[in-house]
Amino acid sequence: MRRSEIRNHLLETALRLFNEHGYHATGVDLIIAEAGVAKTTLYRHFETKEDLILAALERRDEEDRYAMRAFVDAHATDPLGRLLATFDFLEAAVDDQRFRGCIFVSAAGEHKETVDPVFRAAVLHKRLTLAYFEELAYAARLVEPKRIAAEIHLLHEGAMVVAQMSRTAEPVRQAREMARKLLDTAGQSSTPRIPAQRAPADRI
Amino acid sequence: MRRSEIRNHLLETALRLFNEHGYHATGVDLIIAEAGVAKTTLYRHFETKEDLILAALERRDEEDRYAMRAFVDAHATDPLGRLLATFDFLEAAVDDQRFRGCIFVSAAGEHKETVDPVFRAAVLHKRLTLAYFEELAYAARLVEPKRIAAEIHLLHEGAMVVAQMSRTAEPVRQAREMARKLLDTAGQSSTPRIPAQRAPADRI
DNA sequence: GCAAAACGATACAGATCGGTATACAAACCT
DNA sequence: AGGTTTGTATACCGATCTGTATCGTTTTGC
Repeated sequence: MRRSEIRNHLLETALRLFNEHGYHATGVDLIIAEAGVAKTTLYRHFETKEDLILAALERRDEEDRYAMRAFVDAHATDPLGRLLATFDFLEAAVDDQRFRGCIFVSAAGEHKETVDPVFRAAVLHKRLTLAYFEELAYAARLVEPKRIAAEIHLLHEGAMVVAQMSRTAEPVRQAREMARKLLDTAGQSSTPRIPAQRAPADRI
Repeated sequence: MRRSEIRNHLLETALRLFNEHGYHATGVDLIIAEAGVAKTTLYRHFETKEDLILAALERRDEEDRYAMRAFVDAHATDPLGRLLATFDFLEAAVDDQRFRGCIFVSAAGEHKETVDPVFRAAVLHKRLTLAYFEELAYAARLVEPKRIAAEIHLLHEGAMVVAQMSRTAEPVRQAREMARKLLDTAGQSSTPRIPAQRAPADRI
């Protein structure tokens, strides 16, 4: 295994174990055993366990938001449909048998001090996710994009927590339906209408 | 301190520390130090730390649901207003400076196995809370009480998680507004109309 | 091809974990 | 009043925690 591969492998192993057992309950001895790596090696790549946690969360944050973007782009073209497609992405994640709740919410739950770097990393992920929803809401020309995005975000979080307990994807489908109704009654700025422009735009 | 007082004191101390630092991060040595009690005493009241956690969650579950009922009864008379008042109760809880997220969600986040007694205790609390929402939805004669109750529940969970990260009560107010709109468009069975009966009922 | 860096294996440090043992004082019940 | 229970205090158990030190081997970069 090359050096860069080891780092990747350690991050992936740690993320899997953090997701399975939580952060405090996952010792570095377990991580190195599962990764098949010496303890010295782990501590050459990461100064402390907290650094490993932070790097793992950062990695997961990027992966997760990139994957959501890719999924949404592949499953919907119009901005409103894209906002709804985020729930389909979430449903797929929840349907995965490895789903055990949002690792960022769990991280914040185990590191509750607002100055704790782990807590801050979790908050950052949520802020960036919210920013993506705002981006979609702006693109949909909603009259209150920030408010709608915050509502979508709240529905995502609620669906994830309820799904964490029920271990079914039903809450996600319900949240999607709530979002659909919400978007139905949300006002759209009428300047250049999307449907009126779609035909020529599709040809470009 | 009498025997029953010690048990209460231990449960309250443990709940405070679990809320502040989480479950794994709170050792029994810290609990007994903060409670001002010998270790032998703790283990005479609770067989294991897990038993203490379970007893603490059970205690908090009952307190919490009782307090919500009392608050709701005191702040609203009509069933629809009661469903909304649950958010006012939540807002007060979140506004408390000690709020660090839902302790049941954190408990489930640290004990992820569905067979883990702690996980099951967390799930039970959520199920009982949902049952209360259903009770209110039935009383409001909504045409789909279970669906509405589940939606209210999802909004509660979402608001709590977002508030856990933002450390403000704004998400709760937003969730309340979402619930208000949701109830506005929700159908009510028209048999004995509440407004038609309210005047005489108020005099009794 | 050779020095430097990174690796694995192991042993260990010092602290903390949940839980027990022991001995003795205080409070309770009949 | 006296025996049982429940409390405090303290020392201890073995296991586990994060992190380091040592040392020989393998890989890497120039």
